[in-house]
Order: sequence, then C-alpha cells, then structure tokens
Amino acid sequence: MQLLAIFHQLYDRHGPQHWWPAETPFEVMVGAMLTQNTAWRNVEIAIANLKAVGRLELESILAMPIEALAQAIRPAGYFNVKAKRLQHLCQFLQQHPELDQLDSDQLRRQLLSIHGIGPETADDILLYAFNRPVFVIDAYTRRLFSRLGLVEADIGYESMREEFERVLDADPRLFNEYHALIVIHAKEICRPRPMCGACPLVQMCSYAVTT
DNA sequence: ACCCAGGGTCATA
DNA sequence: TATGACCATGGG
Repeated sequence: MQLLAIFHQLYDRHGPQHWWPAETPFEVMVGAMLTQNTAWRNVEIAIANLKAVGRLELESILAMPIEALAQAIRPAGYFNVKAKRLQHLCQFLQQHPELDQLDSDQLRRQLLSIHGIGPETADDILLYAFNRPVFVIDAYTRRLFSRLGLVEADIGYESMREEFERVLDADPRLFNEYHALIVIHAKEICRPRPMCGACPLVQMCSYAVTT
C-alpha cells in the first residue's frame, strides 16, 4: 500500500487542514462525541450554543441540568443520548486526572470504557486531544481506500487501523493531517455517489472502481 | 420524498 | 459474531 504517496497527493490537492477545529482539548472531546453520525455543520451550532449558555468547560457541563444540556446540543441530533454521553465523559475526566500520564494503549482502553465512546471517537480523542500517533478510521477512510481497491469494503475497524499504523511512521502530525485530508477529500470529491466527470484525482474519486 | 452526515449501544439469534 | 432497531437534527 502506497499510503505515503496518497497522502502527498491529497496534501498537494487540498493543502493543510489545521485540525481539530477547537480551542481546547476538552472542546475536541465534546466535538468528537457530538459529531457521531452527524454533520459537522450541526455540531458547530451545538458547540456555539454551549459556549453561549455556560462556557465550554467540564464543570459547567456537569452542573447543567440534563434537559438544558440536551436543549443546547439539540442541533447536533440524538440530543438526549448525547447529553448523557457528555456527562459520562465529564464525570470520567473529573475522576481520572492525569490521563496524559498513560501510554496510548492504556489511554485507549480507558476511553473505550466510557459509555458512549467507541473506537472512532476514542481515536479522535487520542489523536486530536492527546496528540498520540493513532490513525483514525471512519466511513470516509473506508470508502476512499476500498474504492481505490486497497482494502476490502467490509474491513473491520481494528484491522484497518493496525494496517495503517504498521505501514506509516508513528507521527501524530502525519496522522493528524492525513485523516483531515481524507475527510475533506471525501466530502468534496470521493462522494457516496458519482459526481461530475472532471476530477483532478481521477483514480481517487472514480465511482467505477468499486461498483 | 428520499439520502446523507467526521457512531455507538442494546437486544436478539 | 453478526445483523437490526434505535437514537434525531439539518442540508442537498
């Protein structure tokens, strides 16, 4: 797999993405939960609401009544579920200071033990809040690389992550930029359905590759 | 009226 | 282990 060559193609096409779009590591974690199966545009509204209502901090989210929290994040969808998940996350963070002392594997296990945090959200947090060299796999990543014929369409999360981390240098800056580029590229070009005919990266957006 | 979006949990077989 | 139901808003 020529993963590094693909990275450079994406970088040349789209440029640096400066992820994660957040002011603090805590905001990264909140955004990672809110964006579960949800358009980022809607998450931005929810985060703006949180900042307007009570400041985006652990204590104020815990102090907020669950109903008020749910109303604030309403635009992000699944608001009842996500309100509970946010408070679970905050309780965990409050009870486990010094998380940054753990190595990446231990930290990953801790994050996965939190109700509402699955593999992708955990890896978002590891990479973008804790700056750990963890490659985030998501639907975009699977779609792009399966369409390129480099992985099976139904490849599991862990096996795909391990493959990427085995081939690439464990560089958090690389992983940060790579995942962001995959997301941007998939939104603009590697769509669920075919789009226009003229695309600078013919191979990377061809719909015919998979179907 | 569909389909999609920077997923995860839970019940069932 | 592997599906399916469920959660819910907003834009194309």
